Formats: sequence, structure tokens, C-alpha cells
Amino acid sequence: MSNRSNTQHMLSRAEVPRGLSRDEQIYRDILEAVVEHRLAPGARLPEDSLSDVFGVSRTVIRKVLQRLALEKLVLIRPNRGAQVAQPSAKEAQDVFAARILIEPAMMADVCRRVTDTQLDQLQQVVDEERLAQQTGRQSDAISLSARFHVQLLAIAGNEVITEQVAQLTTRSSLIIAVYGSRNSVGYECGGHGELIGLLRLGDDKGASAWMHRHLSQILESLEFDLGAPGTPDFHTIFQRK
Amino acid sequence: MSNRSNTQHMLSRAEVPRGLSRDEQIYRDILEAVVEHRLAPGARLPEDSLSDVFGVSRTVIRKVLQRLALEKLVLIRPNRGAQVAQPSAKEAQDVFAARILIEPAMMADVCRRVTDTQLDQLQQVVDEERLAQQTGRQSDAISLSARFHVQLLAIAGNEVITEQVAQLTTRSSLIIAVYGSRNSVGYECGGHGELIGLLRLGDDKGASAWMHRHLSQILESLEFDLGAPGTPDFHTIFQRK
DNA sequence: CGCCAGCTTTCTGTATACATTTCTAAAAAC
DNA sequence: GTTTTTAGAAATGTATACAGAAAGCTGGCG
Repeated sequence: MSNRSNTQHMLSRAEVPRGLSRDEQIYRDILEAVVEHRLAPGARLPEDSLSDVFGVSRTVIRKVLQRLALEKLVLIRPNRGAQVAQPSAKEAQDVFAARILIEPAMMADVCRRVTDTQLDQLQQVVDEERLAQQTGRQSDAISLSARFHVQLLAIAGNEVITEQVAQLTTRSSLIIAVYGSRNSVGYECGGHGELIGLLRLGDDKGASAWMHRHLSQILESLEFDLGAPGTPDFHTIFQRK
Repeated sequence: MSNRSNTQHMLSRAEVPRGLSRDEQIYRDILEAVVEHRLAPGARLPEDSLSDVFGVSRTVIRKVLQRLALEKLVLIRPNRGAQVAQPSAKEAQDVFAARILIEPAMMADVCRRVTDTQLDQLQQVVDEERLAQQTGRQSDAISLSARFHVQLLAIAGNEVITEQVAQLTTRSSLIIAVYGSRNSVGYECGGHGELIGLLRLGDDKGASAWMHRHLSQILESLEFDLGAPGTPDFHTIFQRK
């Protein structure tokens, strides 16, 4: 009892100054695990286990899970706890339709406002992404791919849209975890470098078209007919009658 | 102690069957109050007071406040509690820029998919809105105006976008509470009927252009130079020196 | 008369206890 | 041997206690 209290105090003094509240840190840890496909869609997230792992009470865990639920990365069913979301095919299509509407349309503003420094930073992300891809660190590659899109959109300067796109990219990671084929990730990686070239040339139409194509390709590469994400249908799987 | 417990049990049996959890009901109550400008931007929202009013513990209130904070309707500052958000001018512009990007673009899908029944339902909302406006029920008028946009966008069938627009409309209500002039609400009301006409004709370009104009007018009508939302500047107000 | 120090009050942050629900599995009935 | 029932275990929903931070207030001092 008392040692728990001490632990709490020690943590609060050691971690809060590092700029992130405990909530935020735990949120990011779980978010990262979901985005990087280390937590599979459908995985259960019991509050007690997470409390133990992170060394906080269920109160804090619940707060984090509720936030993740509002962002559609986690599904909370009343009295049944939380699990990593399993986006439906419809949801996947809606998410990409939203991205295809928003992201290409923002390329004009991005092109107009982007600075050389920002282009270099984007290039750096792409390089890291490629490296991660080549060295087989799939998780990092996925994270970096999502970061590329968010960092790109942020250049336009509209924080509301940036935040929306950030959410859509994380949801996309989950969607790729469920419906992605080998190709999906390939598209994510290969292309990003090209876009930087178009931005350097100031070709806003080209950038917009590129983005439209890029997102469409990812959407196309998804395999919605493979295993339904819900309950596995054993009759289909084992071909019994 | 025991009577509190009893109260809890009685409520849970009486209210949950009505389809809404207590959380959800309280969330909607506060949301409605914010959207309808009955809770002014900047108003403090102490957990204890709300607990008393709604007859639940702070646990439930906190959950609701955190949700509202993620939706940017409430600002939670660590150790300082919650208050109704006071969107900045920048935020207001970003919100409307997002709406101007999304909503007109969706009119094509809406036009293609809308049914007569849905048009009648929309007309009903507009009628109620006008009635509320004429009888001076400003609060209801604002609510109905926001509902019109959400219900309209929902016709396109993209749930992701519908939810994003729903959030943007509630944020818009807050923005209008801060920066709105008399005109703002006028635009909201007067025009919605026109759009239904265009939809009946199947004029998707017209509907899109109308929506663009509509949102631009509201944005134009905002008065950003009036009192900064932060701390009131008494020197300016009282013209001392 | 105004200003600041220190106390008091109020409110938030977190942990924890307890009630309720759900899930599991063993036992009983068919 | 299969199904149903029912006790037990485990996990969630909510309330509450307590610690800590911020705001307000009073008394003393300049």
C-alpha cells in the first residue's frame, strides 16, 4: 500500500518533467503498438493486465482506453472490456475515401508553403522508412509511413485537418493490418520519395494527382474477401458440408 | 451511503433500458448546452457541481469531460479543471476551411443518393429551424441548423466523413458563440431551404457551389477583431490611458 | 492604504473497494 | 454422450477516500 504510493510519487517526479504525463506516455505506447501491428486486431486489452504492465491503477488505463476508443482504434463493449478494433470493409473504404478527398486537395497549400528545410525533414523520414523496410523492421516502416503523411499535411498549416489526417492514418494502419497484402506496404514505402521530387518542383497538380494515385493504390491492394474480421467461420474454413 | 447505492440501482434499472447509458445521456446534455450557447465559452465546469446536478460520481463526469475535451468542446488544463472551450481565431478559420473542403465535395454523392423521403426529412428540419428562429428560440435554431448539416452529409453514406463533419459542426456552434454576429445565425437559417431545392433538381454542381457559398458567408460574418477570447483586456474595455 | 506571506479552502489526480455482469467450466439431467 | 444448469472466477462499472495542486483569504507588514 505505502510502497505503491511511493512508487507513484517517484514516477511523477521522474516522468512528468520529461514533458509527457503518464497518461500521454501510456497512450502513445499502446497507440504505437497498434499502429506497428504488434498488437493484432481483435486482441483483448484487459484493464488489470495493462495496469500491471504500466504500473498504474485501472483509473489511468481506462482513461487511455476510452481515448483510443473515441479514435476508433479500440472497441469497448459495455461490461465486456476493450480490444483492438477490427475495422470492417465498409469502414476501410470510408476511411480511404476520406483520405482521398482530403489529402490530394491539400497538396496545393502544401506546395505553396513548403520550405527547403521541411523538404529535407520529409526526405529524412523517407530515408529512414526505406532503411527500416530493407532491414526488415516492418513495424518501424509502418510507423514512419504514417508519420510521413501527417508531417506532410501539417505543412499546409491547418491544424484541424492535420489532426483529422493523423487519425485517419492510424486507422489506416489498423486497416492494413486486417486487409493488407504484401503489396500494401510496398506502395507505402516506394512512392513517398517521388512526391518530394514533385514538391521540390512546385508541381502542385502533380503532387495532388500523385497523392490520389498513391492512396487509390493502397486501397486497391486491400483484400477484403479474405477472412472476415469478426468471428472466424469454421464451417467455411474446414469445408464441413 | 446506502441510500446513494440505492439511488444508483434505481437509476440503472430505470434509465439504461431507455437505450442510452448514463454516460451518453450526460454527454448529450452537456453537448447540447454548449451547442445551444446556454453554456458560454470559458464557463468553468467543476466536477463536483456536475456530479451533484446529474446525481453521479465524479468518475462518470470525468469520463464525459474527457470525451468533450477530445472533441475540442472543452478545455482541460492539468490540475485546473475543465471549462467550455474558447476557440481561437486561427482555430475558427481552420475549422471552416476544413468544412469548405469537405462539405461541398460531398454534394455530388449526396445528390446521387438522396431519396425523396430523405429530402422530406431535411425539409422538416428546415421548417422546424425556421419556426424556432421566428419564435425566438435561438437555442433550438442553432441545434437544428447543425443537425441539418450532419443529416445532409450522412446521406452520402460515408460514416467516417459524417462523424468528422458532426464534430466540425459542433465546433462551429462554439465558434459562432464567440465570434458570431447577428448575421451568422441568419445565414444558417435562411439558406438551407434553397439547397433542398437544388437537390430535388439533381443539380449537384449547384448544390456544391451553394454549400461553398453558404459556409464562406458564415466565415465572413464572423468578427474576429472583437474582444479576444482569452483574458478580457480591461485597459481596452475601459479606455484607461 | 496597499501588498505580500502563509494558511485555509476548494478542486483535481489517482488508487482502491465493492457491486454487478460476463465468462468458464464442472456437474447434473436428459 | 450431449445439452442444460449452475456455481465459481475474472473482469468491468461506479463510488469513494485520500493526496496533491491551485486559488482564495486573512492577518500582518511596509
